[in-house]
Amino acid sequence: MSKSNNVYKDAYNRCLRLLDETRSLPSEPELGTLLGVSRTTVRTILARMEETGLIAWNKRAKTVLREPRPYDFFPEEETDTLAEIIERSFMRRLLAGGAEAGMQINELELAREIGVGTTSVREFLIRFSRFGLIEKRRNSHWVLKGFTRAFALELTEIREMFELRSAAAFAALPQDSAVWVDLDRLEDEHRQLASEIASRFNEFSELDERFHRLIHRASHNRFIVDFYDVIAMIFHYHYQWNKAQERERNEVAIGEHLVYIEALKSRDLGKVDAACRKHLKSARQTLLTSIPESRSLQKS
Amino acid sequence: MSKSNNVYKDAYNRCLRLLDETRSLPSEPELGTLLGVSRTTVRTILARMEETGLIAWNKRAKTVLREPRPYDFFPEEETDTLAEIIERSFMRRLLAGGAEAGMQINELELAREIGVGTTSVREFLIRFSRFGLIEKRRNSHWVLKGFTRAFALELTEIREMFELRSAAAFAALPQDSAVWVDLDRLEDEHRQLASEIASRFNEFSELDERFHRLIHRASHNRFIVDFYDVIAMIFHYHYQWNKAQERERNEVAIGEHLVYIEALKSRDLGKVDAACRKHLKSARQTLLTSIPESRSLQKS
DNA sequence: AAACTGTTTTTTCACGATAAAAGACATTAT
DNA sequence: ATAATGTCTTTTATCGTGAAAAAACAGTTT
Repeated sequence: MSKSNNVYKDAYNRCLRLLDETRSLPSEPELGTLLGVSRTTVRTILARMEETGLIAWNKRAKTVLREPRPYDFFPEEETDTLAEIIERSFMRRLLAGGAEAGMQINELELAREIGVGTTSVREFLIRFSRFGLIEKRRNSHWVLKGFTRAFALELTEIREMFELRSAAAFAALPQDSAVWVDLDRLEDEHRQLASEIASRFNEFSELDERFHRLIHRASHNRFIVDFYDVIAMIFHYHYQWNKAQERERNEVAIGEHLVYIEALKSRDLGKVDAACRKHLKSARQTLLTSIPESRSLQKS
Repeated sequence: MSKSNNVYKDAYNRCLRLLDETRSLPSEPELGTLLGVSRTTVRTILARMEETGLIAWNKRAKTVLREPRPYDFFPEEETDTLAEIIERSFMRRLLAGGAEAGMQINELELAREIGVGTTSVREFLIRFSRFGLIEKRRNSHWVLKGFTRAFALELTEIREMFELRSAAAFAALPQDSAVWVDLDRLEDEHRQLASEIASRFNEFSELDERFHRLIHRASHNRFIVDFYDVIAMIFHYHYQWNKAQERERNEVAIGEHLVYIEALKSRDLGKVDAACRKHLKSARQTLLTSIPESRSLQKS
């Protein structure tokens, strides 16, 4: 089967949304940068749009003929990358029943179960290993280390170390730095979300990530910035499996973020340190309470 | 060609060294754990040893018939894993001429040049990416970020953060912890090496790694422990390309280590902090001076 | 019965092959 | 002359395949 054309399908869907807004499409290279794909893919998209009567395409002229209908779109699930598919399957197994610490991970079995080649699974596991949840035995299987309390504590220890340092660096940034504008915008978004918390509380997770990444970037240290990938990944799945008091938790977190933002804007290192510590402490608490003392799940 | 039998060859060579010491070999499972390979490999080894007249093998009886000669050994280069081969080639290119920051890395070209399959190169690059020296463009090539001053500074910043914390944790360990014995042994090795520094200065690098890893382990944090892989890797190659004043540098470092060890044994946190800071500062200095202001090397 | 040896099955590792996607080059239009 | 389109080449992503190595199972020996 070799390679799926999800890049094309995903770009096609995004391109359909563009059709709503204009009478005619821009040049091929421009479309390419807009969609983040190569011209080759752009031309494949245009070819199909012409075929399905969405546009008339003649050299530079790409006039929109009709509005895209729901059935024009490729199904969502066909736009995922293999890596995403594997990650989801793997995390589902991990969280939804099959994750005794010390358990062996079998590449072949995983590959068969997900319906992909072993190479992709291997590559996924190698990439995934930096999250500290699995470990390779040379010439042999992977071992699951488990989503344990110890893991959460080790993770948050580093997080706190890194974020305190980043926050201090952030507060020390010159007034004309672009980050202050970004921070103001984020503050607005926080207030907006706070005011509509009842209906939009599930949007917090994404805002949370943007906020913390902005702060970490101030460290100007690739290892700190990259480490946020680990945190983001854990919290992403954490949010998915632990919906208890989601609204309340997020409401509290928004409040903490706003205090944190005020502290940063004040550029008072003492205040920054206190606000950061307070927020991270409650974030850690949330994570910890969601991990049962002995998270033992039967093998699937 | 599929898979090379380097595991077998390497284990065979190590097994040959065992032959010198005994009249007869232990059981197959025992040999397996001793050599760190499966029984399947052990039996392949034994079969060949019987064939070449090194041993007589009948069920449990494995009597040594003669001493191994140099020609009995497999050539060193045949015992390396593919990953090691790729890493060496890659690092050689990086350090010995071909590492402009921003340069593209071509999987296919690398694979052809090294004479291996693309899969192995891909997997290597994925593993290598956590060192922060390369970065992947989605659906496209890797980009070299370069062995720059900025890299060294970011690396040492984290190192210092982590090691100060680990050292403090180390000093706080109970007196009956096994680490104190390990530390005493390392101290002896340091004194030994110091006294024979003129002839053995090049053995320091390995001792250095063992010492720092022992300290980092006291953190009981997998992210800290794992991060030492990045440091070890960088310093490993750093030692290879920068031989200037190697002896002097190592002599100084040994002295600093001994002070550091004394501080740890005193369990005086202030002393530990000072000794650790001092040593890390000079380590950073050494690394920095070895990186030219603009390390630009022509493509090979 | 515990530990070993002999045999068979399964898994990992690495390759070449192929379609998707990117990129390079040549040509044409503004 | 610049920037587009049309065409061709190269590279990446993924699979199936087969040998090396591990692991499981069965039969022996002490």
